[in-house]
Amino acid sequence: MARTRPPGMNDVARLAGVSHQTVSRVLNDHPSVRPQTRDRVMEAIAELGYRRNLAARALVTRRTATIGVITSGSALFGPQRAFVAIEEAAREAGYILAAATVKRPTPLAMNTLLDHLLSQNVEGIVIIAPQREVIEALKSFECSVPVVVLADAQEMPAHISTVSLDQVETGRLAVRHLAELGHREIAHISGPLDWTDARGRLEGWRSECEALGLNPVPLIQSDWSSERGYEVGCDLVRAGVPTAIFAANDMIALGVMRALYEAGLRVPHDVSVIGVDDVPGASQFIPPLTTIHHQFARMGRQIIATLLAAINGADVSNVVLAPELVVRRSTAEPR
Amino acid sequence: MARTRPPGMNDVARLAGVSHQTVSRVLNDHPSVRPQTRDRVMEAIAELGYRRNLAARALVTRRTATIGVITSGSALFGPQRAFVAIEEAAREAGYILAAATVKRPTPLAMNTLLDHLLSQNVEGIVIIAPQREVIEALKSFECSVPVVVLADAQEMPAHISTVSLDQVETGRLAVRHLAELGHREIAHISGPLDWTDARGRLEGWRSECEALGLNPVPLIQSDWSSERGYEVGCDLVRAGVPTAIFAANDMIALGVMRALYEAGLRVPHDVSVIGVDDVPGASQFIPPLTTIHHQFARMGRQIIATLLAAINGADVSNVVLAPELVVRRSTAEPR
DNA sequence: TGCCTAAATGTTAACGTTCACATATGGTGC
DNA sequence: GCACCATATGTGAACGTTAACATTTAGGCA
Repeated sequence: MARTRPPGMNDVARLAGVSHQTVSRVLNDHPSVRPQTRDRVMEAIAELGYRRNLAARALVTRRTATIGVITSGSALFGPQRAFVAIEEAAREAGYILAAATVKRPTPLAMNTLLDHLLSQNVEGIVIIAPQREVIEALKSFECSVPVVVLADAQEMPAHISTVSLDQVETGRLAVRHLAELGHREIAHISGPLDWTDARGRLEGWRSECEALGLNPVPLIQSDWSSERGYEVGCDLVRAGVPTAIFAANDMIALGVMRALYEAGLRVPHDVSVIGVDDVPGASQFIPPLTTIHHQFARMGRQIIATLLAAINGADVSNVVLAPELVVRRSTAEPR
Repeated sequence: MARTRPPGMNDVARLAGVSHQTVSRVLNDHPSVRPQTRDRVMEAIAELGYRRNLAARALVTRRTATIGVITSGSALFGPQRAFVAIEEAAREAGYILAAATVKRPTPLAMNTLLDHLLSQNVEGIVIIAPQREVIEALKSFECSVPVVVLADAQEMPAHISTVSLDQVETGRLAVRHLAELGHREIAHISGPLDWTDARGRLEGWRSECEALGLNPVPLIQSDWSSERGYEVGCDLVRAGVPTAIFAANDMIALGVMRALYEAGLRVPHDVSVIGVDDVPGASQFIPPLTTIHHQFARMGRQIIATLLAAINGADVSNVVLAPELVVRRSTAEPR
């Protein structure tokens, strides 16, 4: 299987009867090429099935039009949605993505990955860093290209740009919505607290409850899964349910609602439930779930915009996107 | 901001007092380098913060350790899960992914994208092609590197390798499960029929119903969304519900179940419902959804394995992965 | 005509690796 | 001491592109 060498500019040039540089000019839309010459070159390109070698190009231009993305590779809704949004935005800006996932985000693994991306001459790096561990790993890393991290600015060293969804405000929004309906006891089922998102939502819940003078309710910890949500819900049923529950994401809310349903409690008649994420299907839960929607598409565009700005020499920036309340039928006035 | 040239092998070599080739040998773990020399080189590398330039390396070796992936970029569960699985498998095999999404998979867009990936010297290409249109576009494309398509082998030209989840068997499995419970009238709510997955499931439903001699039931078409599932469910309630419903995915099933619930019909007491995908949360639907699980992780590994084999000269192959029934509580014997 | 300018094209040298080959270096056996 | 070999290192030429500069060509105007 002797793989034959693919045609290069020189082959095209020879066939078209011009110099390789003229071919280069045609490819780069240089103005001063005679239409007739251009046609001849294009013809030769088509005939040979020529394709520009981007490695060679990158070597001399130092531009790759590639952005590296590191995610923690979880199949969870948030990180995944973020990735899709970033991909889309990058493509629109003419960039290709080099994707890399890290299972366990140890500092060593992160460094290896960053190293690999840098070797690829990526022009910038996006890091989706929902866990504390990732952030820790980043602190020690010195990087020659701009980095934008999807994480709370407060968690990151000052010299790194961030774009974040306002998790604290998310918590506040949930509490405010429930409080406005008249609830005075709002329980919170948090996500795993090594996730900054979970901490932010928790923080928002706590501070807004305090600000509104609501009755304090002990925190309940969970992971992000609907299964665990169900277990927590069952515990809650046994221990006595508050009038309102703020679940850290829609999956937890889903599990909790099933636990309530099985216990004969009706949502929102007996208990109000609010989630976060607005996952596909949330509108068809029983009952349709009131939740807090995050603007992932806008976030993706913002991340890429920030990164491109940084590539062009802009300063560090920290952008925070506001969450949006989506009222459906799982929240109502307390009985 | 005069971006200074990053250090190259020559810089390292000079600092370590050796030739650039020795540096290369150290980097490539060549056996015949004196430990002492190696140390000196490593030291110089660390001091300069040197990183190998993969573009230059790719230029001469013609190897990039990169695999191109094209997805239709939908945020739907299947394609997305497939991507994550592929990424993971590729990483394990030491490959990086170059990701590209296509919104509207026209032949032109597909060709542009493939072109771009080939220019990047990817060593192979994976295409997640759930829609017919994508497949059409592929038929006309001549490609210099191996391609593996995630699609039914029957839909693809014979010279292209495929890995697929057995959608027909998925439909059969659903029908068989319901028939074994005693159902004689099994309705199917299909996905959009320009998706091959939807057609496969439909085909499995139809053929198995026929094989088992069940009463024919008219097909109901839907898209993949839970919202549309709900609408279809409402229609069904109005027109009269069968004893069992096979929804083409879990989202449709979710919407249908809500429609049934609101109409006072109980699942599975009055109607059995089965879905496909086993999405996160399906175990906590009301009631927990019986569904058909697809082995995405295994599929990802299989795709990469097939691709690597093809890169090493293996023949075209078509692998089909079997679906698995997950029985929960939304299916039962008919009343 | 002859000169000047702009447009069109060509020539040469990078870019940072690896490959193929050439050259030291040090030890072994006679 | 010398030929011989393996091990260790160095040299020069690719790879396919773009950048910088050089050259040719054509057209306008005095």
